[in-house]
Amino acid sequence: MKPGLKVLDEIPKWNVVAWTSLIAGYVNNDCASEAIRVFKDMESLNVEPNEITLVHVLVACARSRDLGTGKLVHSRVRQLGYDPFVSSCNPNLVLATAIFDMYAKCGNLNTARDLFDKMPKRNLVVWNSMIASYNQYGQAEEAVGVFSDLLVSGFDPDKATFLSVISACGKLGDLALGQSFHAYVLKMNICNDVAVGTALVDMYAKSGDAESARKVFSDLKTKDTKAWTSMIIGLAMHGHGEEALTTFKRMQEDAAASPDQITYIGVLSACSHVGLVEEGQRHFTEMRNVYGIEPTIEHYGCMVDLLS
DNA sequence: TTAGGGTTAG
Repeated sequence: MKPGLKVLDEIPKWNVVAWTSLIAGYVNNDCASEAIRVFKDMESLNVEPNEITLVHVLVACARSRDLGTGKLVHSRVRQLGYDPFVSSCNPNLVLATAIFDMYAKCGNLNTARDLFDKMPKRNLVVWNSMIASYNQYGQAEEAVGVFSDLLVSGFDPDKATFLSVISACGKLGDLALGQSFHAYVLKMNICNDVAVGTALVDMYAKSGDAESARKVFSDLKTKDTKAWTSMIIGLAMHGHGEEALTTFKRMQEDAAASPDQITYIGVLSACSHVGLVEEGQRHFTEMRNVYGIEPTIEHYGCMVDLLS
């Protein structure tokens, strides 16, 4: 359905506000690629975007990880004289953040970092976005580095900050640093939060401390899909295949969480580690027939390992 | 009419 286009046919000439509202509507309804298409239509009809239009389109590019269009929009920003990164007494911070975040979300970290350093004013969300992007795109060390800069700058990290840096510790296998973050979130009293707990389980498992991973996991009052999955994968990754499978059985008995594609990567790899061919085949079938999860290339990879 | 942050796999 393209409700906007129907309206479009009926209105001979739209102004920039109308176009912008349509684009914003698509962005706010999770139709980022549709928003980008509308923006391109608008451009081809020579309606000049304003700063607000550009913000919405940049958000759309970030959400759909469309770096190519994002760069075009960025040059359009400069062309129209709106560049918030050139010295100006009153830079548009919303636009600056939208440009930065587009590069960060699309994984162009060098440009994102350059803009981050030039940002006219930084708040905690911008810091968190920089840290999260480094972590997500495999630069865990940089994520931790920006975290220390954040402390030096006098900001107070919050839950989102810790989710990223705890995850980064797991990727680095830095147990000591992970433990210090654990102490920090205990003091902040956000340890019972299921997301924080999940990040800790993952960190401890990846750092080789299975006992602490189990402890954090069992202390969690509510366990969602991601929490169960982290525990199962953490056990499977470190040679506790049997325990991973009994944990998966408990998960299936928990009405509050149901397995997803990622859970099954853990389950199937546990079966292959332990050499349980039939159980692996049974889980593969169950994944499709009971949970309606279509296998991905990773699932097939686990099955190949299992059968070879 | 204006944005933006998070954990699980690969």
